[in-house]
Amino acid sequence: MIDIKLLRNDPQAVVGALKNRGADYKKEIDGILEFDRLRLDALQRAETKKHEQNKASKEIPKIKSSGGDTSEIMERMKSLSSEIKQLDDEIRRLDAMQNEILLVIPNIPDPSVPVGADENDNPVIRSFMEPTVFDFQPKSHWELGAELGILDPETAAKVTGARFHFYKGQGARLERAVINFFLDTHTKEGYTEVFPPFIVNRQSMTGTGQLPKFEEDAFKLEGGDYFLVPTAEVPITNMHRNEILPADRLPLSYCAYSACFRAEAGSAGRDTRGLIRQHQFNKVELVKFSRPEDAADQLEKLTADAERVLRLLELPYRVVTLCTGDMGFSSAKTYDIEVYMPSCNGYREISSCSCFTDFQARRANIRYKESINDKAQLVYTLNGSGLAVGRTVAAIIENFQNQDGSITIPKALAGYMEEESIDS
RNA sequence: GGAGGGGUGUCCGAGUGGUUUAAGGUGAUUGACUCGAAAUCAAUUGUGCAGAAAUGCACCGGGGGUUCAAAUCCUCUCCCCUCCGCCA
Repeated sequence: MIDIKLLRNDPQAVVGALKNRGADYKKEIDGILEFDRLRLDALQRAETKKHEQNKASKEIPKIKSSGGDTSEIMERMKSLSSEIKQLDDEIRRLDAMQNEILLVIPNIPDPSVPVGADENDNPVIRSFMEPTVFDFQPKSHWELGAELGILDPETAAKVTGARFHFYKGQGARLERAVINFFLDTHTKEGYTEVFPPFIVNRQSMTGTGQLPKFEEDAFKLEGGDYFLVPTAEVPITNMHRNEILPADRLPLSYCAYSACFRAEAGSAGRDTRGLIRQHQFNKVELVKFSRPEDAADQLEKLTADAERVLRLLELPYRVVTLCTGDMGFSSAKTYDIEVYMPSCNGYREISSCSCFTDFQARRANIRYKESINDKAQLVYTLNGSGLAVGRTVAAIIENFQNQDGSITIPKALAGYMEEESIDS
């Protein structure tokens, strides 16, 4: 959520900054400010009347105890009370209308973010290793997975539906090995491991920005206001909802494994084969709570921590800065890490590392206090995948494949897999 | 799922309709005393909104209601605890 004070002070600047995302929010922002004016006006009038009511309420028992007559003052209080009720209703209504719009306005891009329309305008800022070169015709991970009997989307289609997978045998083992390798590596870097609930309530989904705008992307459970988590970002960030964090604990760094559930509405026909786009996938997520002034450094560190596991796995990747038109709703700045995938002869997103400034913290009311006498202020939240597990497994299968159709297990996973390769 | 008991500030805890400015304690900060500390004494000590400020308003798990007036009464809801049932 954008700071209403910023909108009051300089709405033009906000409209201008959001235009770089490729959408014009002038009408919405004008609406917010109009509701804001009406609300503040009603608030002033209500508070004046409440003050009068409070004063009289203190007099009434005094008059009563000294045996005086209160019928006249009661009469006056009665009409005052109904006026206050009306104003309060008005304020509530305006507040709701203002909030409704405020919640669907995206975050303001950081000034350092390159202006652009879509993914074609994302500059590559660094890369690691060259794309894998084969002296034979490499296969896709879904071909290899089927041949080796480790990936089985057909059975998953029978049991559940499209965009689900069974991993079997060494495939299941590899998925689990990668999860453990990620968590172990991140906890060594100082992240606190958390195992979150995979179901969250509406407030949590609103706190991180998935709701109200993107409800169709989520799986909603029947018989309650519950949602399957689209990412561990949601439960982890909301751990501290409505809390004031002690400054000496900042920055807080968490890592968490979760299954992630996405409806993938609107992506019919895209990435229909393999592990790239599933309704359910595994991910290890990194989440940080930081002081505003440390957030830029923390984003670099978080991105480097996500890159570390790819380096250890010796998978070729590159890092791009998302341009204004390609950034997610809540983010102010995002680095995408893209792993090299032989099957598409190019790079695919495997991690998205973002700084959300105070956008999520304002929605979720997450603050910190520098010292006991200071005012509580909003923290900055950051998160990034560290990494998407299914895509990592796909990248390992494709990049480490051998001519005979076997897959060499990366050395970094030696402690997690007994075999050095997966053969048919 | 059934029965009962709870939710008040950092924490403990009082408060069943008005003179409550949420008592009292505890913790914290500052000052006095002290060579220093402890003890003692004193002051300060929640959050948000509006306002240039003075100040005002709101908040006792959350929503709604009754009333001139609600921490207190009604109602819905969330959470916690105890017992029973079921259960990986």
